[in-house]
Amino acid sequence: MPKPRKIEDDELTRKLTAIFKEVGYDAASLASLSEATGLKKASLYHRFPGGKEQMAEEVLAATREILSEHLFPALADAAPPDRKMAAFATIVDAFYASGNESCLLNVLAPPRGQENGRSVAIASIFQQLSDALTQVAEGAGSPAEQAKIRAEQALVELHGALILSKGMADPSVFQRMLTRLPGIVLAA
Amino acid sequence: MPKPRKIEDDELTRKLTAIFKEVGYDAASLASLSEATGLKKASLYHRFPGGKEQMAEEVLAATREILSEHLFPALADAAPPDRKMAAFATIVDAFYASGNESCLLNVLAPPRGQENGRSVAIASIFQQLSDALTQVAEGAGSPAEQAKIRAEQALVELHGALILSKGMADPSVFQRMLTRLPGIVLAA
DNA sequence: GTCTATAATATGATAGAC
DNA sequence: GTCTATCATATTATAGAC
Repeated sequence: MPKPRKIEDDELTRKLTAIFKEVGYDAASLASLSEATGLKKASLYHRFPGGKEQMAEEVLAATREILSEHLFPALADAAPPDRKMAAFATIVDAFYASGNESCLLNVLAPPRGQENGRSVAIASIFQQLSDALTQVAEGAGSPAEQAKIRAEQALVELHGALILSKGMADPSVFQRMLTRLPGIVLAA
Repeated sequence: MPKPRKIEDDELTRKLTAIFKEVGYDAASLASLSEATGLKKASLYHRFPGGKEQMAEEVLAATREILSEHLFPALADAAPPDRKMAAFATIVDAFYASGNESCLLNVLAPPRGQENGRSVAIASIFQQLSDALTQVAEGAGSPAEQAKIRAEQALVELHGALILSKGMADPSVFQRMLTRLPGIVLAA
């Protein structure tokens, strides 16, 4: 009879995600990850033989799944484009706690010149987001090339607002960005 | 007769800045800072008794000085607003190596909830940038409130483009942002 | 599957010689 | 002002008991 898990994969990943989001990859020590999850370091290595690097990659994989379940469907359904962007803003607002949390894709990105598996996962998620928003922009009447630009601008504003909100300790920057977001993608 | 300095403050700060920009505050170990500057760890402590924290703060102070010497004058002179924004784009392009370097204000920001002297310095630089761009926007005809929004949006796009350029390993995101920048601030 | 104990190394930081 | 040597602690990671 094998010992029962103290914590299931889903919950484990959520707690790891929270720490990484809070302090970033480098500052997330195994000690802090252990404390946050309630699993001793040796147990974490049992669940993630690849250590911290693997934990980060599974966190990214889980994030992608959450997007696939909650965000991408909202952008791909049959609703009119303005409805999609309203849903997008709502989901994004919740996802980043109204500008009070950092972006995983940012804080987990390895330094330039040290690209690895994480980098690929991150670039791929950015690309998925860009593609989904591009579709919405095209649905709103933008020609293909312009739709790409609009989607890119939306992601740029989204992530820039998170940086400024944190750097200026002012989440209202994020809120104002949210009001601009739909218009950026929908403008024809 | 005191020993001569192996490296002057200016050059020392430049090398520290390069490392911090490259890997961020947490991943910048004293070992790496020592190697990059050519000064042994004990010598770094002689120049910066406050250790890594003080190095980061002096790097931020030096960055502010560079902005005060090169960027703010270009935004405050008597040139027409579109000339100012063209200069701004050129300086910013050089400052971030056309999107191939990260933003110090981002990589030196402490985690939320761990604000310190660095946080204050960072917020203050963001504010200075915002104020300067707001002046330009007002000079281009925007009423005060809208000018603030436009300046903020410009900074949001600037920093978001750096995130996406790195995350997608594609500096062209930064280039496209640069083409939008003047219009954001100048639009009436 | 989780734990205690431990290892090997890296880290930030200091003392004291030159 | 810079250096070698050293310290205490923190870090990632593993071995082996239960």
